Amino acid sequence: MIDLRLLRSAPAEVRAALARRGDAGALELLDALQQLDARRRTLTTALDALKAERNEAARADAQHVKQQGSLPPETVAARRALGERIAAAEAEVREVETALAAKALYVPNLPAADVPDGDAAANRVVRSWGTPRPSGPDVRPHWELGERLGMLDLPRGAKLSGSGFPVFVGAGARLARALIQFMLDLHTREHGYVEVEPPFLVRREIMQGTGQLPKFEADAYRTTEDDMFLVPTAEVPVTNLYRDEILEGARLPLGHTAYTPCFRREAGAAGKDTRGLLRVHQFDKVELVRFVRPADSGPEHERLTGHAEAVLQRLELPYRVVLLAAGDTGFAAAKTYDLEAWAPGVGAWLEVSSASSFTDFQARRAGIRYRAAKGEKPEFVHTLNASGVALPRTIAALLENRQEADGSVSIPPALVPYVGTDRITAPSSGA
RNA sequence: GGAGAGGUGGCCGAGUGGCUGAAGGCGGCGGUUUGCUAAACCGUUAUAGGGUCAAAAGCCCUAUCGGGGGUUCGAAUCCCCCCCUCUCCGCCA
Repeated sequence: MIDLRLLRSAPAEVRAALARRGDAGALELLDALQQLDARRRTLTTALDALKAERNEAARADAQHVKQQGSLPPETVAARRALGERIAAAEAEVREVETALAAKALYVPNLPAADVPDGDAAANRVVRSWGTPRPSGPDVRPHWELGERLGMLDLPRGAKLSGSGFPVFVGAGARLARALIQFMLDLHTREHGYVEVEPPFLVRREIMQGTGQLPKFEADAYRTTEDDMFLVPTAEVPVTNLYRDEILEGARLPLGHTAYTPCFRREAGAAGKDTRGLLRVHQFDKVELVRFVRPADSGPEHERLTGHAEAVLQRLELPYRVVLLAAGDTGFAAAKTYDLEAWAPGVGAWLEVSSASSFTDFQARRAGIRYRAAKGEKPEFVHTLNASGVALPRTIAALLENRQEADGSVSIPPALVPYVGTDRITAPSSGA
């Protein structure tokens, strides 16, 4: 959520930063916000003066009642008139505040200074790891490999729930479970994260806290009876864990990792890059979330990105790190690195992780603060998160990178203890 | 799902509709005393919005007793709706 005080004190800077997103609507919102904010302050000052008058009168009246037993009718009439003025002023203030709050929720975060200008074409590869395996006619896409090895059953998933709901079978299900376990172990044992298993359905205000709502409601699955949302990512429940709390400074930086299934309607994305496991409505993901002091969020973002990269390195998957341009950075983020694993079967870099710094944007919406030391004023924390990492595309990349001429797929050494085998071969008889 | 009880500051806990941001205690912080510790005593102890100010500090106003609405000259206290916790019943992995 935008800091209205910042908008008040440095409107030109805010405007310039938002302009870098190339979102004309956001700039119009700022105009409206500035007007509403000014109006709110004028009205509030007047209302507070009326209330002060009422409080003072109430004190005097109480004395009078104590001594005389009752108030003269003309005093009651005067007080009632004052009450009516207050009620009218309150209604006006409420109206302005409601409008202000509603609009403020639609203003995206300001891009960080070191984020490149432009749209997705201006995204910048900042580093690469590993040697990408060349594509070729013999290098098959993962949906073919998965089906042949009896790991993946897309038609039956479609039968159950529609396209985009894959069914993992046999070694496929085993591989998914192994990856989850492997990632959680890596992050808890080596990167210092505390594991969390959060609810998979959350309230509306929780989705608002991290920025999915109100703007992107169409992307979420919602239960009508209870107005709950299926989490699109563990970021949502985990970031909101400390909603409306004041954390002790000594606890920062604080890191949580969580496995959850993720549910995304992917409205409007039909038909594009959706084959196999490339874009699905339900998928597994291990997420990393960090709560840090504002001054540390730059280096913490680099660290966090490194934690996600470690997963790909252990899995021996060639990848590259892409710094997103301002126009391609998500609504709530100030700066984002995408981690893209190479998938030679489809001949593309697949986004398997997105590591973002949200500055105080989410903390402001969700009311997550910290106190640097006793007696200090509470301040908003900075929140960060990264996928660590998302499963389906990682599985796709693993299958495509590690396929061999005989049709089998080898398991990277780090994963062997979890999968229980170093090689997946076609089952002798199909289902 | 049904019936009942309850939600007050960091914690415990009081609060006949009026001068209650809120008694008292605990904890925390500062101080006096003390060789050190303990004890005792004194003081202090929230968050947010707004105003004043170049700014900060300070000062002033307003709001906050789970959340929202209402009644009233005046609400922590009365009424309505919602949320949460606990107990019993029902159902259930």
